[in-house]
Amino acid sequence: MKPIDRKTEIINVAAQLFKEKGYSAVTMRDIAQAMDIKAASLYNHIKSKQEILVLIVIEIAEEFTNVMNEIVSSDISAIQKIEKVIELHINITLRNADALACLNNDWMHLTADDLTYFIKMREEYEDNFRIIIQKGIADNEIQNLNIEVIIFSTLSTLRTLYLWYGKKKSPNPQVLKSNMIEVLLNGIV
Amino acid sequence: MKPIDRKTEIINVAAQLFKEKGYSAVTMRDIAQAMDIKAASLYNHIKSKQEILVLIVIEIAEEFTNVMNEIVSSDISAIQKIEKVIELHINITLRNADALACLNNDWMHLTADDLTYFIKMREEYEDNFRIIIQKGIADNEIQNLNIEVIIFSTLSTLRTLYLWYGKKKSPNPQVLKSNMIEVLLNGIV
DNA sequence: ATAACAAACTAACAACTGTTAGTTTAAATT
DNA sequence: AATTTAAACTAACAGTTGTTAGTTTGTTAT
Repeated sequence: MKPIDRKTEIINVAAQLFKEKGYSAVTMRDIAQAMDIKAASLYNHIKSKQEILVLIVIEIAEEFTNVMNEIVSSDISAIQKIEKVIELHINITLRNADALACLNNDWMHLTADDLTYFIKMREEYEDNFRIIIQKGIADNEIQNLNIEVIIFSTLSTLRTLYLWYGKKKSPNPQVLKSNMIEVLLNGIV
Repeated sequence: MKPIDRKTEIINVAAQLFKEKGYSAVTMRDIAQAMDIKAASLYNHIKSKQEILVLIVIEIAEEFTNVMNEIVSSDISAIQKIEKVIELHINITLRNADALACLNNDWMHLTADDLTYFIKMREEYEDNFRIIIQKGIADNEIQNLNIEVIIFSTLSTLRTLYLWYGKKKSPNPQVLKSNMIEVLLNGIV
């Protein structure tokens, strides 16, 4: 028995709606209706619509940042680091696809400090990934191709996993991980 | 000298704004302001906000559908077909990144028939891609991995190219094409 | 010169938006 | 039994939304 408190419930419901229609298209009345209460009642638990978005996006972003920092500074090969990154994305996708969709599609609706903070984290994340790839190329573990193409093609796949996982044809987590590592590292040929 | 008519101008401006903030967050007044006119004046050229979205999304979707149909029924190897698909995505991205962003993020705001039509085209597109991969696997051109993982990882990269192209570090089109083909087909290792 | 047209304008609308204030209800704590 | 608290409610607000109606302006075709 875990009595998730009301605030968490709101965040989960909101994340699901944001995933379907996007932050701007979802009204406080939509969120309330999905919980069978009135819009005004939401304000007993949260400060504003903005706050909901912040709570959804920033938490996930920080988790990515933290785990990536651990990976990049760990004492393993570049390939192994990339495998860890792939697993990181898959794990978060499996646990919280809605929030991930929100992070990907609605981050631009953050305001002021939150937006700045988010962008900083995202750049840091990409820089860390770049460092991993560069080291991998230097050590002859990774092909010497345009580094931005490598970063982009890998991250774009990992970042949009949420769009796709949960559909009927998607494989179980273990198959997903192993196949994804194989495809991203060794290609499809 | 090409005198693009006013309607086309509206569509282009709208697509750019939709890319930045999403369909729902962009108001008719935003679009008008970006053109230095009043919102009501837009209605001399377009029927509704919805129509703008439809014109942006459906045209691009039809182009993808048509070229994909040509590719899938052409008499070349699976690998060559995939290369053609990669080129298709890169070409459209280079020509009209804004509309592509709109197609990716705002298709769910299409209504009724347009939505149905769009979803049908998208499914058809993925089915065609699946056919190419399956034939490739049968002919031993492509690794026998989970087919959905292959489709997803390839398409997700191609579909989100618009997010990334145009940034400072991105390579020129020719390098992009060759490197993208290399990464998607043979991986990064 | 006159008529026709394209494309802008002002003014207004009804519906919807996020949010606030004040109130009620029922459960938990004293 | 009395009090506090959590969480819902009703009613309303000021601002924003897409859109319409009717009008004005400048250019093009007759």
